[in-house]
Amino acid sequence: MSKSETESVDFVRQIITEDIANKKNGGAVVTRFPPEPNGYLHIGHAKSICLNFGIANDFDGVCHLRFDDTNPEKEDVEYVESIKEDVRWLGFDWGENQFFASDYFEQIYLWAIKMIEEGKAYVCDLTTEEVREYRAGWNKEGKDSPYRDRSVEENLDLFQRMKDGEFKDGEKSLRAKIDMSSPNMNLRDPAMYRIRHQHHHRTGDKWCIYPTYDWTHGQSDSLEKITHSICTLEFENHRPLYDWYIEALGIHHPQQIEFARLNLTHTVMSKRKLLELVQGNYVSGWDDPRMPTISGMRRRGYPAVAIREFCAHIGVTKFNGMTDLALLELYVRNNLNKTANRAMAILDPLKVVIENYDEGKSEMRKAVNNPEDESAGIREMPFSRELYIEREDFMEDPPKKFFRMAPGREVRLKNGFFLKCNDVIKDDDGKVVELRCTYDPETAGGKAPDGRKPSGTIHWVSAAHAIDAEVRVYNVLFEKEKADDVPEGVDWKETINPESLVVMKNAKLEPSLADAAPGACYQFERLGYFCVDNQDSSAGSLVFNRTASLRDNKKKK
RNA sequence: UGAGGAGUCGUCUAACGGUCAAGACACGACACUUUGAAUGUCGCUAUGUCGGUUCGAUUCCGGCCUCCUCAUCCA
Repeated sequence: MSKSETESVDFVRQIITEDIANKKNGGAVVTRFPPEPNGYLHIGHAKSICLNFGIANDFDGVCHLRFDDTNPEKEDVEYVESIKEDVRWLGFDWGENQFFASDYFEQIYLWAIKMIEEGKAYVCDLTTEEVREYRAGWNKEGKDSPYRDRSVEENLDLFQRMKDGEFKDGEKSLRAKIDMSSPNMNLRDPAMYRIRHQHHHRTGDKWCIYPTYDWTHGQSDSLEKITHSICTLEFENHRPLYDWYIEALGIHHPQQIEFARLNLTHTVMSKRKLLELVQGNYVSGWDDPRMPTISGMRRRGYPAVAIREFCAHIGVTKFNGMTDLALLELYVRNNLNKTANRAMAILDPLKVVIENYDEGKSEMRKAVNNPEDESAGIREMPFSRELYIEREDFMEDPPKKFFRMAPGREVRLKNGFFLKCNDVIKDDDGKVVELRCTYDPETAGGKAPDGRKPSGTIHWVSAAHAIDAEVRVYNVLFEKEKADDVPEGVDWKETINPESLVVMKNAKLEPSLADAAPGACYQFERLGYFCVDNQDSSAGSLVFNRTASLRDNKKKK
């Protein structure tokens, strides 16, 4: 990957540039992407991944992948595997630098003992509720725990017994002795260890005490010789604690830098909410193409490079904003426009019979695979007496700016001939079921010898040669830009767009699509970009997902 | 009510004391077009607010306003 091509650089890179100039850390740059394996990665993580790995790349440093697995309750290997797959798919390589916070449990435990010995930590018997009370409110000073002044010997003994499993969950905790009257709540004797008789996905049953995030993260950074520990804004208030632990231990001191997390319109981004969508079956899973997850976007057909470009262009600041989904779609379309081969597909078929075309006859028409890429070559597609066109492309009583088919009108069949509609056949309910048309064999090149212009150009598929497919048309998950901005008492999930998924079961595709491979992307002409679903599609029964619609400049009537 | 952050076009960013505050997206208009796509041209109401420092402030300082985060033995 090349260096950043924009002239202006974000504030994080500015800080790092200065640090290098000042020979801080000997000029080295080591970053890390530290997900907790308790869910699937989403586009917000992609921003962090691109930032951390991107910085390592820009400054000839390295970026570690570290699993922040300090809370066995919610964590699982399933998530570890999905995270690795997603980071790799996004195009980043951590090489040998894969770590787990749980790799450091022993060292962190030893450091805890050191803290006790130096009188900087104590075992506390207060319950969660009591701790909350002792901490008091924002404008009040907290009260010292009655256990705060236990002797080093007693603390050492108690901590050992905590580790040995003598106590029940929540019965005791190890706390840092800092300042119960600090205006920063994080400094009011924060917990370092809690008792959890829980099986850990990596350390098994070795431990029944687990270090907290605050007591683990900075130390892990330090052990890995991280130079810049980049995290999101909500950890700003934790930085004093991060620094306090590192200073208390007297170890390598990485610099924590906070940036604003990504918010996208028309979707939700919190792990809790995404989990709710999955568990409540509002979506088919973490990789549902409507999900803002990396796996969902991959399944939807978003190219990894488009996501990277998006992340590179949204910038990195401390301003908490809301980025328009349209910007992500822009990069998706731009990439696909250049790379996706064109194909003809009819989502909602309407039969057309060409009365002056011989029954049983057929011919092959040439079609350009990608007008943006000559090397993509051309293909042939069959043309015959009976075709399917898009039901939307016909109107019995069209408004002025309708550039498509209507009674008495002539349109151009893309890569085919001019076609004129003479008759409309309806069923008993008055629904149009068939169009009787004639074609002009003189217009084979798409142009009429007499120079007349058709009212528009539409796509089509030969009925006899078409292959069937299911096409899943995806729309925004939430119609509102601020997805979870719901009125009092309304469940945010109630505002899910009922048309976020529209399944077209009778789609008709041109025959060349028969052997489309899972994941392959096409532009269905005039409709949008579609990819073969990577889960439910098979050779016999194809399933396509709509990745994105084409930009639509149709006048809103 | 405490602490820590943040406020620039509709949106996301740029300008780091010095020309008309720039770009992208979105939106709109026109041109072109065998995709109402793509492409091209044009347009598009912004520095939260009040003071101060300065020859000069988006930029530095102070007050105010608004928004975000924090009182988990979550991360």
